[in-house]
Amino acid sequence: MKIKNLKFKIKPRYFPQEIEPYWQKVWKEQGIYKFSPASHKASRGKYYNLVELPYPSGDLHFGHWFSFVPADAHARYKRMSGFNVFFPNGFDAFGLPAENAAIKRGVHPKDWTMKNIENMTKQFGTMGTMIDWNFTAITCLPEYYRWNQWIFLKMFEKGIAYRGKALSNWCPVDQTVLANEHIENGCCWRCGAEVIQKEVEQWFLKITDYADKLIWSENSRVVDRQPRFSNDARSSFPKKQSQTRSLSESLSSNFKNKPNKSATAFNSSQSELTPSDQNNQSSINNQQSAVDWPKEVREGQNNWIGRSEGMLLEFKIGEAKASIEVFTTRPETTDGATFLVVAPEHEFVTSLLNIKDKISNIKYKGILEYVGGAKKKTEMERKEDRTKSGIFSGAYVKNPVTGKDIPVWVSDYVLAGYGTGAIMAVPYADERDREFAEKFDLPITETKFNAKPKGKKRVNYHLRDWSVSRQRYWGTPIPIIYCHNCWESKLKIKNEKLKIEYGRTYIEMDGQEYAMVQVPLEDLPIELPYDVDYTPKGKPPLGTDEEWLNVKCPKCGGPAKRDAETLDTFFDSAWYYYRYVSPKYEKGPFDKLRVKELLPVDVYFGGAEHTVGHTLYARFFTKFFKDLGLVPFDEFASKRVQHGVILGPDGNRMSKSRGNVVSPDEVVKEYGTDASRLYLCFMMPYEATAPWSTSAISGIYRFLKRVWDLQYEIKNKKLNIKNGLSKEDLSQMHIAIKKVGEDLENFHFNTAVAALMTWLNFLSAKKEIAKEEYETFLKLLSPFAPHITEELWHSLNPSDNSIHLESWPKFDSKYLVADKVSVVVQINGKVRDSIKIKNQKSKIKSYVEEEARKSGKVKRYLEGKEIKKVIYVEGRIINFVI
RNA sequence: GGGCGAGUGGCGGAACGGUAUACGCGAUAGUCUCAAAAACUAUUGACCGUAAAGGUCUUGAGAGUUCGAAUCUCUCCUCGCCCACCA
Repeated sequence: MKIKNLKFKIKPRYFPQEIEPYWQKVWKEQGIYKFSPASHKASRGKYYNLVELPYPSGDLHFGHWFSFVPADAHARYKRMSGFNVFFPNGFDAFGLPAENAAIKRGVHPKDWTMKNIENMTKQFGTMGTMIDWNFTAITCLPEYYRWNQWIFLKMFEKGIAYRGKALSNWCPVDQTVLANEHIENGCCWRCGAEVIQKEVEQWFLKITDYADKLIWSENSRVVDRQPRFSNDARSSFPKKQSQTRSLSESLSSNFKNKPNKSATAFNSSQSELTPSDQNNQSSINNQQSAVDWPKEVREGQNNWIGRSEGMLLEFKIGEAKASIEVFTTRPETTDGATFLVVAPEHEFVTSLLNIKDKISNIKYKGILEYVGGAKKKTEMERKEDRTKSGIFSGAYVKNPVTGKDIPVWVSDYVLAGYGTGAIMAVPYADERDREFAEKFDLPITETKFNAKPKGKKRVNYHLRDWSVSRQRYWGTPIPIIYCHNCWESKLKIKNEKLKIEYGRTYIEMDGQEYAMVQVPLEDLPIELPYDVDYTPKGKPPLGTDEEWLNVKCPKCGGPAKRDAETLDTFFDSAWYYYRYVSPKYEKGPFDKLRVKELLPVDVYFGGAEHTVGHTLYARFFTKFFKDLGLVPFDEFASKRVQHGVILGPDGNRMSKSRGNVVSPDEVVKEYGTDASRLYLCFMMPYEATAPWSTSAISGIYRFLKRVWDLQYEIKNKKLNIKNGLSKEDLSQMHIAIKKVGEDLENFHFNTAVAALMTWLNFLSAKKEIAKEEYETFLKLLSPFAPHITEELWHSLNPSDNSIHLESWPKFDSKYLVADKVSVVVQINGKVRDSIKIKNQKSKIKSYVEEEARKSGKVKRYLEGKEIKKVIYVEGRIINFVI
């Protein structure tokens, strides 16, 4: 494709503000970044380059630039290397900020969001990326969330989506659940009432069903994110035992924590993943077997899932038939259990308070007070308060091993949501239990670690089921209808057994019984009504819209009610990268064939904050889709790359309240897009966190000006464009080609730019420069600075294609070696001299040794000394041990 | 408390068993200029040598392995991120 309408008048001064918008417009008109799914058959294969989709907060900030720009440079490099690169983007458009803004400023969440999307899309334009916006997803549009609802119904059918109860932040005055960010100092942000923890019924996704599948096994491919040292032992599995044990470990684990025998199970087979030179890159693409996620993510997720195997033990209450069930990972210590501790929310405590006449009044008050206090504690307060607190319940249970009666205590150091909400305390063996025992003067008896109590084996997870319903307006409506008539007519009788049997599709609300009826797939989407009072009113906003709420039951036609809650936005973002491949697809959430063609994602860029949130949910959805037969692979992304953070110039996180926000718009206005892009790539390693530096970007700007001036001089014949290249010229060029390419391949953007600077320093110092050098330089720079390179490319070759359609230059190893190598001479490991040796002769140790001995400095050190040993590393170093 | 990671010039960082401080910023001196900015040139880890030559030290602290360690091992210190009473 030829680019027409070229103006190639050479301007003496680099003026990015003029050329950048020009080329952005030309690229758009010419469609040079259009992705065609079919064309990868002719190329080296597809390459799905994905960046976490942004939330449309209003303005693009440097956080966005830092996620997208290096990712774009990588994508451009991949494209020039012959891959059919798919680089889409969209917006994660539902969520609380829109509602907050709406309440604060009186703008409708939808209008606010869509306006932000429009603005940010424009701002994306100035970033100069190769994103193809024909493939996109905006999650707040019915054409997208329709498929959220579809997926939700599939999950409901499979029993993955269910109604359950969990503790939530509750405002007793507003009668509503509160988000953490809506709690200020333990009080509701609107009415100021004290927030309590309350059991609230809500929708859950049974992610725990997939817990085992989500654990990264030791057998999964483990590669350092940036495999610089392919045969280095450091990239093998960690020797220290992490908190979460792997499956095999857990099976064989015992209380004494045997050393992990499988620690050395693998550490080889990495060479093929070492980034590739130009000839073997394609082999790792599109193969599910090569899953390469950073260690910190894999271990973070495994710890979060927290699989532990143990036992359920029953402790009988006195002589009664009732008992308290505890979960323990160390049943062999049961002989040392001297008391039980239950969570304040435990049903034993609740029932205790219901039969208050059986215990003394004072005691009852104390327990009631303690439980009430615990419920008031927000998560933050519990974190701050590290001293153990608790109260004796007045009850005793029988230790099943010793037969002794032991007291039952209530304490909030036991969590209601984990295990059974009750533990047996073994103060002899457990530090927390000992601390508690010492504080309340409870007995500590030795355990022999060989008790064998009777109980059921049980696997427990730290991971909880995912609560997905929200009492908010700006989200996906849940496609369930509650019908009283269906329940009555279907079952005719009220029968407790049936209720249990049909529990999954039966619900009680406000004293009424309902059947849960799915919205038929053909009725989707259930559109979010526009005119709704979304200010907090004691119930979910959609619950106030009677017209929308009351519907005919799709089953019986009788009066029924919609579910008034909306889905967590993490639901939206758990599968958007599937929608990207076929955004207009009508027959399902995505085109299965297209997905098979383009997924898994080859590289997924994003922030470290999503280690145990978003990326885990996305993996969960993928495994669910696989079970539905929608996708043929287990992992949605073959590689994950996490970036760091750009801080404000003062070293703090950029925030409006600190007044340290650097705006991309202004930096672009002053230095241009290319300088901003290059700066972000250059200033620090991609995964690092470092402050913005205004003076450093002016240095980058200087670099681009020098690139520009090189051209100016060529055109004015100040420099001759010669044809022949010296060996040194060739060597410098091929070193740069190799270094920049490998660094782009491995996400070492900063050193790639440094290599370009080094080569420019070399080129600038020369009297003459070759056209080949100049063109190669522009190509190597083009992924970072697409505008200036395009402009200069066309001023040199006015009728040519876009530089971005050129191929990546190839290096030839034969140019990488210089004529002479310098060999460092060491005496006992200390550098004393450096000698030049002809390349061919550097292979001969005796020759190098002889040359080294000739050096005056070396002579002085060797005089009168006995040489024990001479170590020679070819072409690098010679060490005399004396 | 747990997990993960990081400590290298004045600053961002490079090197990841083989010449530590690449590249950039900043700083100093010079050229140009009425002057400034910009640009260009030179110097720039510390110390001794007031110049040159030369030497000594230096990658958070200490030990170890090695002919050779910023890099590998151990102990300790500091900082960052994530999670947090997980039985």
